[in-house]
Amino acid sequence: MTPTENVAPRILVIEDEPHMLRNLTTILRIEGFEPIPADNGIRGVELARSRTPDLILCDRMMPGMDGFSVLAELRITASTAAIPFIFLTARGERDDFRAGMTHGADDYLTKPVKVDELIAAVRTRLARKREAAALDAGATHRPASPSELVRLGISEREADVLYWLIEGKGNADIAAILGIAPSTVKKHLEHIFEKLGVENRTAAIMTALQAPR
Amino acid sequence: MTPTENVAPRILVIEDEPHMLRNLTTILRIEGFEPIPADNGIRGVELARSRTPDLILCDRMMPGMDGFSVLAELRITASTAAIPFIFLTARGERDDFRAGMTHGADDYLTKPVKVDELIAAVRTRLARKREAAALDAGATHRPASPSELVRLGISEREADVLYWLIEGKGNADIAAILGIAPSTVKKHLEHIFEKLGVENRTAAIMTALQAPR
DNA sequence: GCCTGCCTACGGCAAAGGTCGGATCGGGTC
DNA sequence: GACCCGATCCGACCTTTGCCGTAGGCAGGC
Repeated sequence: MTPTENVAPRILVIEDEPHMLRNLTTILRIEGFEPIPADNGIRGVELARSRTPDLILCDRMMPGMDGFSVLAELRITASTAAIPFIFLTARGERDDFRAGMTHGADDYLTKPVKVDELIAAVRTRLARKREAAALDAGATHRPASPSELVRLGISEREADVLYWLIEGKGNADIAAILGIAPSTVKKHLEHIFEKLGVENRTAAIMTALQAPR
Repeated sequence: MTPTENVAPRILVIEDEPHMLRNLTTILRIEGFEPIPADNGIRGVELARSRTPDLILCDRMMPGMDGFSVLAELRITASTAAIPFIFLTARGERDDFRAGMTHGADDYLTKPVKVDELIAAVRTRLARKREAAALDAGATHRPASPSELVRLGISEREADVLYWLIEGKGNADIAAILGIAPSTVKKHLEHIFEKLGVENRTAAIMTALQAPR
């Protein structure tokens, strides 16, 4: 239904050992995923923020920034906090495993990892995430700022108006807030309605809330 | 902020061995959780549906319905699909662990389980879940049917009106859809506004969408 | 029985919403 | 420069909404 259903899930792979990193990316690509390689923790965090992958595979022991730090770092940023995170490590002791899970990882794979184990783990976590998203079939999102609304194909000023409209303000209130005449607000709304293809303010609100983020 | 923040998280414990079940519930209660005991899989699924716990601890090997079946059963129902699910089992082999995780469990504890391990695992999964919910600070929900809106404290007919209001209809449209006079629609809206404590239709929409489900 | 809450309906009026015409400004193109 | 186009702004006008009062029918609780 959505245009995104056929795109390959993007998997960020954070692994300092070059050979291992190549292997992982190759396997993932063959299995139909789009791997994003990162050869250290810092780079991994950067890529997680800039590319917002669908899942993260991360080595636990790395020079510089280790796996725990990467995980902790990603959890504090809203945009990356919900991404499934799988540890990949040579340490297979029970205590290591528990430490990984307790830090908030979603799975813990021990090297040497079998290909089908890896793929199954990735598929399961992706499915679990999608499942949670699918539960929100009627999910909508209240924008945190006007700029978030520009993606609807409206100008910045129009986004300002739409933002306050969603906050439940009347035209007079919006005019006062933005420091313009009420008639101007109406004109902006006129354009907004046209661009969104709706007839009135209530319909405009719903299309704005339901638009893909 | 919410009134629910101080209530003890409800933990459903599914375990066939009576001694073990008592131990677990005792530990959980001491740690400030509200345990819900179930001594077999079938009963566990029932309780999961009727009590909607915040987390589920489930033994893997049980007579009758085993842990995998319980998990699979819970995943198909929308209301229980997102509940964190932790396996608790005597089988600590690597393959068993992987099987559990691949089936979609969120963690896998092996007996004998240390108390602090158990508590840490439970706390982590609860935190992870809450985190995901908190991310949706701006999350709203578009109702699938008018009856979904009755929880706002409005009558059924008022819910009908509010439903179509959210669909972006004008008063005249709503009157036509419901087969009543436009003036009646206005009267219903009047009551709705009062009950929701809002001033206009746009604000009514937002409070309806943002109300806790 | 009586009272209360809900659903229905009408008319009127002020306020807000929505549509139109018209205007300026800046950036880009020919 | 002349031109077009989009964004922004404003005022005038008609339509819709919101808010009052009023009121009959109907179900359920005291």
